[in-house]
Amino acid sequence: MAVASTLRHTGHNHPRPPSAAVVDDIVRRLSRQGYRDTEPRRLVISAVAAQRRPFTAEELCAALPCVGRATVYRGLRLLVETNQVCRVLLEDGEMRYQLSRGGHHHHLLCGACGIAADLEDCDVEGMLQNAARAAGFQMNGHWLEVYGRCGDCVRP
Amino acid sequence: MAVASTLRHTGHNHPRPPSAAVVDDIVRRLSRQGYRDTEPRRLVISAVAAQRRPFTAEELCAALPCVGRATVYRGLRLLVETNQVCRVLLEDGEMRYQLSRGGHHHHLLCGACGIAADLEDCDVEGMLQNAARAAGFQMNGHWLEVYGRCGDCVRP
DNA sequence: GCCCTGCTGATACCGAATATCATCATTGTG
DNA sequence: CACAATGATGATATTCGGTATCAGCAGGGC
Repeated sequence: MAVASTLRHTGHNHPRPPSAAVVDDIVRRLSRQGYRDTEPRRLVISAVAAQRRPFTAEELCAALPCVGRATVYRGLRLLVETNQVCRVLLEDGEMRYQLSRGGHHHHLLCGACGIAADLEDCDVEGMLQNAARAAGFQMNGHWLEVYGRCGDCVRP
Repeated sequence: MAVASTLRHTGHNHPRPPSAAVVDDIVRRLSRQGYRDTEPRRLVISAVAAQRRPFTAEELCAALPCVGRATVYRGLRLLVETNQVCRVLLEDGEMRYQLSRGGHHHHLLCGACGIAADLEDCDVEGMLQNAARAAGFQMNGHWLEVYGRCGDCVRP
């Protein structure tokens, strides 16, 4: 009945790997796919990695005044397409982005502080497969966001 | 193992109540909340009710050339706010709308024909509650869309 | 070091959506 | 039923997020 006081078990928020390593990692993965390692692109990735909660493309632009708008948008799009950044849908329909740690997962979105924690070990997949099949529907994927309050905001 | 050939059991798509009755119903509900019964608004509602799959605001405008753009947008927004139209999130992030039949439900979205069937009897709720609680998160709501192929498109 | 080609970024452009505001229509009231 | 208050309308202007263009630049394979 007791509720854990932090979201640590999601392994996403509080302790985070050094940003430089994350950037190198992403750049390496992009290189492997034929994308060049450029200064502005590294800046975009670095800014993405520095965000502590889901962000918009505009916020990225604001954080990168010395990188062209188009480049920021292109960089972000590339990261989404290569699954290194995931889209986060807010309750009001706004679309935001967040560095992905890979693998299929969902988000626990706190409406108070705006943080997004990963929900990794949740098997909605099977349940949905069954429900869809019962409706004569062949399921290929799903989109799920969970809204509420994180532990820190529920008990301040 | 056999798959039902239609989505009839969702009770949403093929047989639909007479549009006029639906419009009256919605207008009545709006009146109860203090919103006026006007000609353009009825036209918007009627056009919404006539759509056979999730639509965009622009599509509504196109279907209503004799109603001002602003009025169409305002009307649609009002319907969303009063929960008479629900938002439908496509896999690519595009937002569409669809007449809601009330009550909490999710959508089975066919990527081939674009139709959205309602998935009503699916208890992800409880599962998510538990998963969220385990992460120290107080869940207040969720957003779920299921993507795939409807029966008609799987077996043409 | 050279050259091919992908990348950049200033700018123009586009489309979706909202703000404005004078005018109109609905509805409650007398 | 007429009136007045006020919510609704719609043409227009405007904002805003995002993309297309394209000449010049730079990464990296050779």
